[in-house]
Amino acid sequence: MNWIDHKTYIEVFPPKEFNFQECLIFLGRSHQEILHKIKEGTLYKLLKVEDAIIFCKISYTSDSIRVKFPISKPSSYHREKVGEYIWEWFDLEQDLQGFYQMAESDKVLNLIVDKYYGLRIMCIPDLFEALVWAIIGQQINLTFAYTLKERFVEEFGEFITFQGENYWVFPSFEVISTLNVEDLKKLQFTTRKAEYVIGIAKDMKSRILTKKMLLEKQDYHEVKKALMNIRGIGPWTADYVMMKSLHETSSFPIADVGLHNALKTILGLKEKPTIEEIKEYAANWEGWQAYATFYLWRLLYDKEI
DNA sequence: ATCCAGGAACTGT
DNA sequence: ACAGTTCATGGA
Repeated sequence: MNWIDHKTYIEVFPPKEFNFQECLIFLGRSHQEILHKIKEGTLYKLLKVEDAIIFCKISYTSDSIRVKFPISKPSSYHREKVGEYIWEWFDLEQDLQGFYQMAESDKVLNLIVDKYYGLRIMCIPDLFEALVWAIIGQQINLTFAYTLKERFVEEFGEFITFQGENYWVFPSFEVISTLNVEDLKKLQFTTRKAEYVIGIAKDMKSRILTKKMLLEKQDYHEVKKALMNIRGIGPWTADYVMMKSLHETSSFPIADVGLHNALKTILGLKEKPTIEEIKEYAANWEGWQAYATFYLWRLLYDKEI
């Protein structure tokens, strides 16, 4: 992490290939998002670091991301943790030169990489949040997925109020592990999804599943296998979580409907491409499938904004 | 009303 | 290993 601690605020320095505004467009894709707010180019988010609740005001100035703390000043230890969160959230560890080099000569990606230059995968550093969000999103439209997430967070998460508005942190697996299926069905989770979410919360509480243990595995297939071993996690969810929480640039949620629609749009196809056709388009994406997917997703938000 | 949504588990072969 | 079925409900 490249950062400076100024005590009253922190400054995080992204690599050269970075465009804060592009990232904000992705973060602002849904008005139903409950885990952050964007106002006049500034991002507001509530973080929980161990037992400390930290409210952050995040903005970009010339060449750095500045994080201020409008409510209370965190300790030195907590400021560093906030910096690490920002570093992960914006996926700042990646060197994108390889991706852009590959994309330049790629039939599909060359159509969009210049347009979205500096966009990074907006990650979900909290593994539990990434897993739950993926499971919520399985087989339902995004609008309803956000509605379910909103109910879930407002029912089981913590919040603070700042200038008349509430800011939430995602519920912890400790809390969710104590629930029963009915508690989630009330929020209109299906029985299956309720079982999956609670099961994962229990696995994480008992440390059968940790982010650390997944990150320690070196091989992509080994991580994917470990994830798919968990009930509720199939190929799509495994790749989605590897992309959004584990910074695995080779992950490729190839069955993703959003990806299919994006390809259909950008290539002017009559029908959504088949998996086999996508594999052909992706022949040169090796090592960067996650970024290719994310850039194609970004295409879908141009219309709405 | 009809189709499908950022799938996965389960069942039968 | 693979195909078909079930789950289950809101949004466009």
